[in-house]
Amino acid sequence: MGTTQLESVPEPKYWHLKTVLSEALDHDFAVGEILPNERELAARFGVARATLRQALEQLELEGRLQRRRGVGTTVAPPRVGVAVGSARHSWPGESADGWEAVDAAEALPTAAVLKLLAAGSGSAASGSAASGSAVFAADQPVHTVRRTRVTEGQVVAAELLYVPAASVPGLSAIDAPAGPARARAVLRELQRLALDGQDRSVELGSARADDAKELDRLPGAPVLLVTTRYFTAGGTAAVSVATYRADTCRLTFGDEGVEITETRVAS
Amino acid sequence: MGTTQLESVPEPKYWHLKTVLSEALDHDFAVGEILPNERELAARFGVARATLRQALEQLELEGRLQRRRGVGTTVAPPRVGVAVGSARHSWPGESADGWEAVDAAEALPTAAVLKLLAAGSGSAASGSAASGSAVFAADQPVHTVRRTRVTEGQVVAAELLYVPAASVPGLSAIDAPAGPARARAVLRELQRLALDGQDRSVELGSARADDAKELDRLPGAPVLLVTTRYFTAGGTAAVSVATYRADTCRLTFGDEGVEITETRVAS
DNA sequence: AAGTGGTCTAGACCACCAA
DNA sequence: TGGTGGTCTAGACCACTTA
Repeated sequence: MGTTQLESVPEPKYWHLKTVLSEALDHDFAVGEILPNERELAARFGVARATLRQALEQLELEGRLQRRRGVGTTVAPPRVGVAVGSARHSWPGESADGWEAVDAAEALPTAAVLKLLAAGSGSAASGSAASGSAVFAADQPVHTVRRTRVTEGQVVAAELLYVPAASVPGLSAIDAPAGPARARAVLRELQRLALDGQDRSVELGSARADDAKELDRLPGAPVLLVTTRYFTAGGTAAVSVATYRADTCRLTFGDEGVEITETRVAS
Repeated sequence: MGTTQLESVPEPKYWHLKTVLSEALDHDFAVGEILPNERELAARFGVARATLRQALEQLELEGRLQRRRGVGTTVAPPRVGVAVGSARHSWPGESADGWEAVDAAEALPTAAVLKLLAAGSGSAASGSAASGSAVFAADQPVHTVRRTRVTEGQVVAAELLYVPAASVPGLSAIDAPAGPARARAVLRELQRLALDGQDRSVELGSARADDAKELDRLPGAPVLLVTTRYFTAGGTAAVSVATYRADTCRLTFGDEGVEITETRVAS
């Protein structure tokens, strides 16, 4: 290396490392190829392992690498595009779009879920008696449905759907035992209602322990949280929080059928 | 604390630490309040500073904390919801939605940008001669427009818009000097075209050095990359890549006027 | 059992900000 | 100038996978 220039604004080592590795990935490695292990890479670049790991972490965050404990670090395939906004206004489970019902249960809502349910729909007349007041109280049970989404043979998302018992009259009659069948039964009841509108938001989060397990990631792994609220004339009928693997997924919001095919390229 | 139970599956210290801190933030701190510095917190919890930092990093990723070098760590306000999908099918700059034109320039497209431009629209007849072939070549210049988006007094996003010279005939006639005026002129020319459709995707990334500077973050900070392609009858007329601060933003895709107001709650 | 990535430590120095 | 977070080191041990 020598001294090309004494950088006036010294770039952090891990940042420079990341750049070097990134270019090496473009030119000298194929998808799926295994990289040398961390100790050797660190030695090769003359840095401490922690510093090398800082660079690898960034590359993993960007979806360039995949690291698995006990196995090694491999070059990741390009992110898969998963359609999130294409089907306009439909209840969960209405179309066969890769989601699989896993289980259903009943529980009291957490404060966070209550908040989501309480906020009114913009299409409903605001200020009316329907919004706000204790339609969904903390002591009213909420049905929860777990689903997972599989794309190209890989679990890319885990979802938790919250349906207040008050939203759907027929819900209390469901007597299926816990399991996929019960989950599907809850969805069927929900689909009886007339859907008035929906509402989505995307933000960065870290995987809770249970979601991490479904996604085959470590707890705390970066995820994209997609929160959807389903509105009926009566207000917010259901809320779902879908946890997408941020390392492997690109969420697409194309209008019917349009799809971005690939992003990453060499050089 | 004592020994509640010798956990059979020992939770990592930083994970437990994160949980403890998270609850403390809910109960004992107000938004904007300054936390004790890292060395003191580490000592207080009896861990090394690096471990404490691992917990803080996660909390910052989740938008709970804000850390500034030379200043300290403060409790972050709830994420702001920024509308990304509400205005359906409109050119950039058509509505006053918080975006400010900053600058415009001309350059040769990178391979990644070319790839985005080359992929055809799904609404256009596929297989026609228009798609594919060298309409956008690597040696054809591309106009770039820089914009920033300000919400509640804070820069939340930096955007780079790519417009191939071939897309917009009137573009070469623009003679405004570099600066906001030139950027607005390019947008005006673009808006003359008939917009046929658009296409969005969201993924996790890390801030490039220039974007980081606009967003007042360090290079490598986690960001949400929103890629939009604008289609005309002729194919992809423009592509924009918007870089949103992942720590402070929640992207909303509500249908006209609907808006999630708040997410985080205490307890 | 050997090898991998994940966690953790106890230091050190540096870049940045405010008083 | 003092205090903050950001970077970096050279070790150690642990959890997990594969053979």
